[in-house]
Amino acid sequence: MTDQSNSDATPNIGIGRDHLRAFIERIERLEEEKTNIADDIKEVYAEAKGNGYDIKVLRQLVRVRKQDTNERLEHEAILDTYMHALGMAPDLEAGE
Amino acid sequence: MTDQSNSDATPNIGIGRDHLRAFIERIERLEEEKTNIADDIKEVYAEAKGNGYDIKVLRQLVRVRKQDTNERLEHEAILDTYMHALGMAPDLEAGE
Amino acid sequence: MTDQSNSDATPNIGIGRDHLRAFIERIERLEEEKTNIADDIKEVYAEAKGNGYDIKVLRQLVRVRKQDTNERLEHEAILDTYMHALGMAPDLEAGE
Amino acid sequence: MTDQSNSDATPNIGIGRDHLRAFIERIERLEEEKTNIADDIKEVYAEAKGNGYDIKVLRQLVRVRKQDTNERLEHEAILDTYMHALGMAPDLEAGE
DNA sequence: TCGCCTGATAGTTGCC
DNA sequence: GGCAACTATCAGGCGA
Repeated sequence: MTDQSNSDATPNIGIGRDHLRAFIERIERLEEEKTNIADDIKEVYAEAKGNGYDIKVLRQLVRVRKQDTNERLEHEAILDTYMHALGMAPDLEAGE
Repeated sequence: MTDQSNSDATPNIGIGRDHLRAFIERIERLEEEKTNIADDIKEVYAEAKGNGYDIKVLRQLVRVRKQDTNERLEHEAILDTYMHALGMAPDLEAGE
Repeated sequence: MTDQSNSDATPNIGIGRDHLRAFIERIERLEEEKTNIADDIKEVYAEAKGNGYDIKVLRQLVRVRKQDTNERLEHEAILDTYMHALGMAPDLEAGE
Repeated sequence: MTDQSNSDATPNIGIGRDHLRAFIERIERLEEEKTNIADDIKEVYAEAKGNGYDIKVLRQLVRVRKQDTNERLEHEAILDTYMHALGMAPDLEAGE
């Protein structure tokens, strides 16, 4: 099935209709999930607001915490790099 | 310190520490989920690319399909608005 | 041609004060124009309202007309992309 | 002026087709102008970037300056209000 | 008038 | 490294 003898450039014309469709539907499915979660987040913010919290401040808190996390990871990555460069095992387990 | 006698306006100082923290963690949990799904989407695109599809084309297809949906919704909204403007019940049921 | 001899790193300190100022003032001038036009638009809506038109409907009309235009452009873009994907010259001239 | 005797609710059905069209076209014309100016602004930013300025910083400068202006106007407005409340002529003369 | 909700804008990320 | 698409944030308009 789907023996696409594409000897030349043109990729997947006609043959792969269902194939293509499958990819698109997978993507659409995932995007819908993503949208749902985004809605959930909005709901949480709304609920927090209903409890007297300032949404703008909350957003900032979340942002800052994420930033901190990223920086921490960044630092660890740098450390890893150095240790690699020095020929030491980077973390506990052997990488690569 | 931080004797939480909030008999008056200032909302949620001290008391709501854990309360606040709970909200933030719920949000962070959801955002992580969202990120994971975004990554999944990227993987699907990558897989499609590996099967010879042009990512740009794929994105456009997905975008257009979504746009069509939105347009349909928009048209329904317009109909609603017109019926409002004409003083008819818009969406409850077909009156008249 | 940036003939400012910045022998070291720090770009445009001191020298470009007026230079910078000129850019900012150009931007501010344009932004003011933009604001004025936005106000004009509001006036037109207000006038239309005074003539018995429903502002919401008007906005929707304008929005839909713009969307139609965008969609047409998008379709052209898709066509271009497909032709690219098929290895044909997309926009050099109208073939067929 | 406005000789359309709309004794009942339905506003301007049929009569005002060209009338309506005129409003819409005025709006569209203005919106196009606005878009053009927005593009001009982008160009200025691009040019500034080409001269070695950091766009993000520029934006901040513009924003802060606008903020300052707004605050100044705000303060003047407050002053006006006070003078009104005190029964003094508030804005006849520009002075300070 | 207040709160929601949509549209505009700034920032980020990914592709070329 | 520049450019374009996408996302998140913010502000103004609308309705209750």
